[in-house]
Amino acid sequence: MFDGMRRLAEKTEGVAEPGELRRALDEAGLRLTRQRAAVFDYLRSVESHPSAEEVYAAVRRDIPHISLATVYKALEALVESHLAAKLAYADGPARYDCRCDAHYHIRCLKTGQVRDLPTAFDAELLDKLDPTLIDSLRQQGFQVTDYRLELLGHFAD
Amino acid sequence: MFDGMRRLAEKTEGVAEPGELRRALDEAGLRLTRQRAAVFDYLRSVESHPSAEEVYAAVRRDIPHISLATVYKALEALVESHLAAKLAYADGPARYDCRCDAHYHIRCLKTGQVRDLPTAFDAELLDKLDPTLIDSLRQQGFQVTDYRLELLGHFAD
DNA sequence: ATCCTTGCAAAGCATTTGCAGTCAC
DNA sequence: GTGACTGCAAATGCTTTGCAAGGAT
Repeated sequence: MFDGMRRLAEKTEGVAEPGELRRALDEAGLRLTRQRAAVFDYLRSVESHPSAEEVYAAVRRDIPHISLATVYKALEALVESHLAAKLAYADGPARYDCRCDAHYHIRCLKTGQVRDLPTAFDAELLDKLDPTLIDSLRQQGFQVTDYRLELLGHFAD
Repeated sequence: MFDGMRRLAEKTEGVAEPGELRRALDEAGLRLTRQRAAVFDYLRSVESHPSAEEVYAAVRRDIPHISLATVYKALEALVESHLAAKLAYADGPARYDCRCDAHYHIRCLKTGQVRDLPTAFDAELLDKLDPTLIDSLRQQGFQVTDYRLELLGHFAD
């Protein structure tokens, strides 16, 4: 185990509070705008991990003249403020996840759909794989700070 | 545990043999060409996980007039033949990995570099996380067939 | 008042496609 | 000989950028 990962595991909050948005943007030296708030609110409200296009389509209901470029910039601002994460896959557009605590994903190989797993993040999982792993990597000059686990499969027909 | 993953775990060969290329392409209904062989040979020879551009640059030393489009098509043929895997990340181009057995990766957050982990693939790891996980997902209509684990961190300065 | 952000259009990068000529089987 | 593959150039999809007008502090 190691401190960075323990800190990740101890975070209790998943989706950030609304007031959190202002604080987080501030901390990153960014301004709170109507567009960013709308993008954040939408991302916070959905279970799925939408693409920029999907966010654009949804946010347009509130701000009809918002541009796709602004949505991209807003998503980037959220990532920079550590309120969201960008998930990339081999095919199709990137997807955005606004849960900022450590957690796992399942991904459907047929549809590309990504969902969160309710399973609690296990900071000891790498030790269960091999108790000497983290130390031996450190000795080889690689400092492990985090890990990602993703389950692949498909939804039943 | 489940059959698909057990099969993955039992595969002993990592990097495929040269003769393997013909068989694998054949099985996928694809032809063996000089271009595909060169791409495969290069991918097999390197520890890193190169992008299509990098493969192109390298293979051009053997086949100076090969086109980038052909490299993309060759890489796709290898993926289709299960001789390589395509790895995508939030930034930059996709990377290709020709180890076809299940294994783990480490990724440097500073440089984007990706390497294989020597640690053996553990088909029971998900059970160690939560013994009821795979069953409970199945009951919810999601069939797990595989998982990906990636260690994040950075190389010491 | 200052500097950041928006929205538009244009550019950029990674990747794919259409097609005529060539090669593998 | 037949159908698949190559190489070229053009197209596509996703994302970023430049810039003038508008908005946040």
